[in-house]
Amino acid sequence: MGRSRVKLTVAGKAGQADAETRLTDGDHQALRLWLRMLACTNLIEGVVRERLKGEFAITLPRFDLMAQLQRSPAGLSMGELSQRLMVTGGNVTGIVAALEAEGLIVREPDAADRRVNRVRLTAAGRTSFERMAEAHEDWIIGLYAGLSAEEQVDLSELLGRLKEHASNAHS
Amino acid sequence: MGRSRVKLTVAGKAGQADAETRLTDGDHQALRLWLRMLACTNLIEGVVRERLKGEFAITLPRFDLMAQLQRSPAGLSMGELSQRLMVTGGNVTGIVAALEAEGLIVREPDAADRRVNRVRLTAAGRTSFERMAEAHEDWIIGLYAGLSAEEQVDLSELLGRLKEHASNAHS
DNA sequence: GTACTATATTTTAATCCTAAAACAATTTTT
DNA sequence: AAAAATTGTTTTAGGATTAAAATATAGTAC
Repeated sequence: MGRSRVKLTVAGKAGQADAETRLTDGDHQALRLWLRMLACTNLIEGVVRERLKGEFAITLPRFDLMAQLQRSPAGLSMGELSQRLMVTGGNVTGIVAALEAEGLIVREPDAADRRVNRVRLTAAGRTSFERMAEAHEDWIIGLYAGLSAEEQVDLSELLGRLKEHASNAHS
Repeated sequence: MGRSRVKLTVAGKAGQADAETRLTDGDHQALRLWLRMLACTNLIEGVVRERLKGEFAITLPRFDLMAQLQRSPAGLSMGELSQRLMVTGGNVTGIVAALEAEGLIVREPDAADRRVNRVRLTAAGRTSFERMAEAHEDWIIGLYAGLSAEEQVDLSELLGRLKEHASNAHS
């Protein structure tokens, strides 16, 4: 019964077993599948984090925040960022402060509503993000290249149904 | 190019779009697939965290650590825990301290090697973990119940190939 | 047996994250 | 217009995480 669920730190550390490797015979199929799915996701996410850090000296949360700003050139309020990134406002405050300190974004008070802080990419931030986003997409394409286009469609459909059911089962 | 990758906080917050919802037409198939996979994993993990907290007042990392101890009744050293959970030693130190303060585990110096701290579940910890593990398995089974047994096998095989390729592509 | 090296653990500084409280400004109610 | 409710943001307290430095013990070389 007590199956563990385990998180990959930095993906692919040599010789380390991942969550899935550590299973017992009696485990239910769904539990095994869940651990495999978790191992996959953590592997890929770990690679992305590692490369973002190694090649661009940026963290994934900061990259994600910049991605939201890039597609909203007019800027976003703190609250809009919080919604789109699906994190709390306090979290956004911290990440925005860090990116602002690096000169990649600016935060300026909204003229119409003085409660609002409006955030947008600087020119430097936009340039920097474009390079990173291109590399990021290439990494993902490479990591998924083990599956054919058809297999990727199949996987996507299975995940779509899983997501559908799980989010209903949730509420 | 600049697609964001976004993290679900607590899964299923009403009316919030997940990572996948926020895509543009030009996005490459692999990137879409990756965001869908991430959304799925974060959804399920969020549900598990939420229920562990709500029903058992425990966090996922603490649950995972207890799971490792349960399958090693003789106890594990801090280093062994670090390897099996695939987290750093410093991280283990913190989680062990918290669980020890709750009386769920004990930490005692190893007789043979005084550098080593050996950790094991207390009787209370074992009892508590068994109840949680059973509920946890039921949750996972329920969350995956939207897929038939055959579909679960298909999904598992696709993920297996993905993992294989991605971990090779990594190194 | 002293000095070097290796191993196990903890500590420290930084980032990320949440929930809840505090604060500030706007909008609505009366 | 004053009071109340709502909204946007920051602050606070707590937890998880890493990398790197510090500690402590063990083992090895000489």
